[in-house]
Amino acid sequence: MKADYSPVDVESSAQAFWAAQQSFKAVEKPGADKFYCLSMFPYPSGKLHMGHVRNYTIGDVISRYQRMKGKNVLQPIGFDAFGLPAENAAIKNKVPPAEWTYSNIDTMCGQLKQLGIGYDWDRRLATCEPEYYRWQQWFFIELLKRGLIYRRNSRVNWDPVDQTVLANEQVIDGRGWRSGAIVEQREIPQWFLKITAYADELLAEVKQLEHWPEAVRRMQENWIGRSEGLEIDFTVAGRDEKLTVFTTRPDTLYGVTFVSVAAQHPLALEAAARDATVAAFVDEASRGDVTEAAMETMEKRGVALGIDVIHPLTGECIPVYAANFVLMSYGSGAVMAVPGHDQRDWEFAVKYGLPIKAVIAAAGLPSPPGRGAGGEGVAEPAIPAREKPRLPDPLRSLARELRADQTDAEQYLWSLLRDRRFGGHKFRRQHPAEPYVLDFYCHEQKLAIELDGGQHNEDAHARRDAARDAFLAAQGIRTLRVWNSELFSRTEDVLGFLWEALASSEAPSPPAPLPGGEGRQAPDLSAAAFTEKGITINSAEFSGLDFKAAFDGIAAKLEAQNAGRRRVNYRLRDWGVSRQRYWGCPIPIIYCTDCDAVPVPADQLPVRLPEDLVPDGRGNPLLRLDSFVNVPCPQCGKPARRETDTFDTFVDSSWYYARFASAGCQTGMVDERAAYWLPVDQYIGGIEHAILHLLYARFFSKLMRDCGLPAVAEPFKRLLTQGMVLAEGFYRVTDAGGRDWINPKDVDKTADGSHVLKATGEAVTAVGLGTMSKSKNNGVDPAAIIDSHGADAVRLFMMFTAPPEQTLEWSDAGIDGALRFLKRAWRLVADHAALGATEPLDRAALTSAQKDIRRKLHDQLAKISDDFGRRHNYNTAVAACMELVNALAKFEDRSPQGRAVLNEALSALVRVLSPIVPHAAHELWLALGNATPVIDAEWPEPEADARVSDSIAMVVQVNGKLRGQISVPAGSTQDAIIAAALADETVQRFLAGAAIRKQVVVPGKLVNFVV
RNA sequence: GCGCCCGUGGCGGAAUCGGUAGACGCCCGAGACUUAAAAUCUUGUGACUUCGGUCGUGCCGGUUCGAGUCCGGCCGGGCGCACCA
Repeated sequence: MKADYSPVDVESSAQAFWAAQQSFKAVEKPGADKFYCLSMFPYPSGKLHMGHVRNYTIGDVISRYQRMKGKNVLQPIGFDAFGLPAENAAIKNKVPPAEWTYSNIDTMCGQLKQLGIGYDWDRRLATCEPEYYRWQQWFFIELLKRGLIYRRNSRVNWDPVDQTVLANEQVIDGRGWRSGAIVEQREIPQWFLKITAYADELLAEVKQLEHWPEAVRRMQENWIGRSEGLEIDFTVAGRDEKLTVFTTRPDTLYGVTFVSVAAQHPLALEAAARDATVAAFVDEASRGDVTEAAMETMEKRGVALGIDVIHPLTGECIPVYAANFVLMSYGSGAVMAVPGHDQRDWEFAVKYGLPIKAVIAAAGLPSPPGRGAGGEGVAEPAIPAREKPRLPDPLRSLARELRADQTDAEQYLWSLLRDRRFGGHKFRRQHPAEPYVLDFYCHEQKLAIELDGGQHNEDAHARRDAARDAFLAAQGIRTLRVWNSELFSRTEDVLGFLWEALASSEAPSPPAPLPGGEGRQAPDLSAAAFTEKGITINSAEFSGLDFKAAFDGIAAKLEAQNAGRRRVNYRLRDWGVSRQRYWGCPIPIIYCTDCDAVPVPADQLPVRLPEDLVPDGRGNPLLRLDSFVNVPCPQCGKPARRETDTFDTFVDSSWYYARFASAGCQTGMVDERAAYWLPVDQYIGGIEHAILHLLYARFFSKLMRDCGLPAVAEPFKRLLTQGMVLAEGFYRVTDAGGRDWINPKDVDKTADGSHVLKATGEAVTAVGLGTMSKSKNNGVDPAAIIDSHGADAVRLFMMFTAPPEQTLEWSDAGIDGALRFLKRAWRLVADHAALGATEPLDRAALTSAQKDIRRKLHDQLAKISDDFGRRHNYNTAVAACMELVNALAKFEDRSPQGRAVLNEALSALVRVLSPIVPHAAHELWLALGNATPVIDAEWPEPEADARVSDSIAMVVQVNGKLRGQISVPAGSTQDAIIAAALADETVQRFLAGAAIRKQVVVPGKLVNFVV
């Protein structure tokens, strides 16, 4: 081997070796422990950028590690090859998208090979290949047969100048990206997949995915957004027609003062036909882009339709408004407006002078306590009124103080309990073992007091509270609930109640019914809506109920009247898969005037996409290609038209993981090999796919299972969400008003902080940090750094610079350090190998310096193995390798056993580095005298005996501040540790003249003296 | 606007279960080698300091013997919001 590290030679020879040996060809071996490692496939945008390098290096590191752990590994690669950027490139360069795409794929494959990623290249695929998409077309027809696909109208962005449908990305501030025209919304027929039919299963199973990041699971749950509510019918006044609304707050039904419908709602359209004001509003609402984000951020506006509906319980006449914030696609496109208890409705009512009614009061007792009707259903809080409020003396004065200062009940009660030692007991705010915040907790009495304002309706709170309550129950802790407001309104009752509860260790007295709604204080609605759940008031026979009782009561009554029904609603909408684009997988449908939409017969698949068209930005060129469009109807043979819409590219990427496992299968979408490889054991990809792609892929897996294909319910067992690689973005405005994105390498920063084009000095606009993407042209191409530093240094630097899940602002500062480390390690092995073979290690004959270096080695191996196997924190694994190299470089013992120890260490070092820097490790491993390649070597495991040490370093604190460090023999008793701590000079200085109130000993860590 | 995540030296980051804040690396300073430079090696490097210490993890508060870590509230940044992939 060469004495100095030369990445170019090392990398090309290792890559040649792997190619010649077919080292990464995956073969199904029944019975062998398989490991399917998949990084999200890239869009072939041209060249790799640093985000790709990060993604594919992580996948390769995991794959190579698992192989060393004895797994039969599959690591494939492919390309998500259909999509908009190819059409944009075609518009710009007048080159067919196919040609551009295939050439990009070639470039990127070359770069991936240069990086030394261990793919089974025989399984490579691209979604734009007919061999791939024919099965997608086949599957569409299967789903159509099973009733899981339907067609309906839905809205798209329409550019009236270019006469074309725009993607959301192509709409900038409500205008078309090329034409600058104000975008309109159009309704066109589109195909939909019934993902809502799987909403429950998708929701239930996402909770079970224990190896997925918590954040992703939460985002998916929120996205599916299951809510239980009521569908309520309002009769349109003077007609035999109903307006149906969905609400999750039927307890506020008596507070409805108007009803809002979407601008596209039939009632709004009907009113628009006769009223110019309404027509103008509907027209205006149909401009701008269709995204939810745009809807939510715009000014909330509306218009009265001149239509009334009848309240199903009160019989009142209620006006109907069209409002621009109501979504036609959620629920029924209509909502009952309760301005008293919904903030958006409140703002709307204030703006348009509509009445605001209070029908919910804060929970807690009315003041003064009354004896109203309808007490049932209110289970808590329940503090019995005291017959004769006879409090012990100190409590009576406390009660007076408490009532006098009605500012912050919680603060007040806390100072009461803490400082005055209420009832002689010590209170704290947390359980010592668990971090749940309890308002007040007394450990001796196992009694928790929860001070409640009646809120906590949000999911996160409710979840946390439920977990806390379960914990308290398991610990046998009594929980008393006290309403905030009661602390002031019934001070004596509350204090007496707490007093008695503390005095006895019995459960508190059974709840007494609370009085009803009459006399209850209505909330102040002058500044904002009261949105908490509370107790109903002004709601006829439903007054005085809590949320659940009011919900149940009102639901039962409406159901009896046939004016409402319980319904589970989802935020999740069915998945529209039609795209009015050329560069996508054709939807295999033929439209016949007699037979309607007819699926293309199986023997005519695939419907091939012509690959020589060049889109010009004015609609789908397929529309103008008669040879594609004009076909006979497969059923009746009459002239018919072929569907020119193509699939959403999310469809392409929803099943590619299964196709990899059945690569090249000619007889079906997947074959039995999928049953061997699936599920994917480790999936790696950007956090930006946390919701849509992952949800759609999970959905497809279930669809495939239900169609009897070899598939699994959940396709991805473990998920690693890689953080984005960010770079600054710059653009200049083109003559047409569009944006021309400039690569950061072509931009200079001027002295005043503005940015200019390097070549011309022309000013450019900076948009700040964002992910590296083709559309923003801010990708950093790794090619130059690979040339100057080598692939291994790039891989090492990528893994070292940050943990995989963290967002990373790209900078190559530090890449020199990666190369420097490789050179050091190389020299260490080269010097060692030059001295020839070593003796076997004799563990019994080692000097203490030799034992020390072995302890260091095996400690670091334990850390590195944990980082690889469990944490996926390769940055700290690399740091441990660096520390090891630093220690080995200082180890100058060249005695036979010294060299044996060094040999053991270098052998382990090369192996643990090999997943990250496979080329250098390949050659170093051979230099250490091994016959088989390092990719097939065994992962080195730490040796427990080598890690045993006879002394332990501990720190000594006084009042939590570091004051000294001691070394004690392993296995010392607490007393011996404390004695050693007290002997420390600095510690003595800080303890001088003070009595030690408490001493805390954390074994193996520290001693803390509290004075 | 809503949902999810993240804020630690000049920089990237470490501190894994509430227990020594700043591991490892970059940059920078000093020294060795060299005619010189590069490379390499050694060494220093949070701030302040009366050299005893004090302060310090976006901000404000809380819990704890002890908080970067847990809780509440702000501020800032990123991702997603259904036609970018």
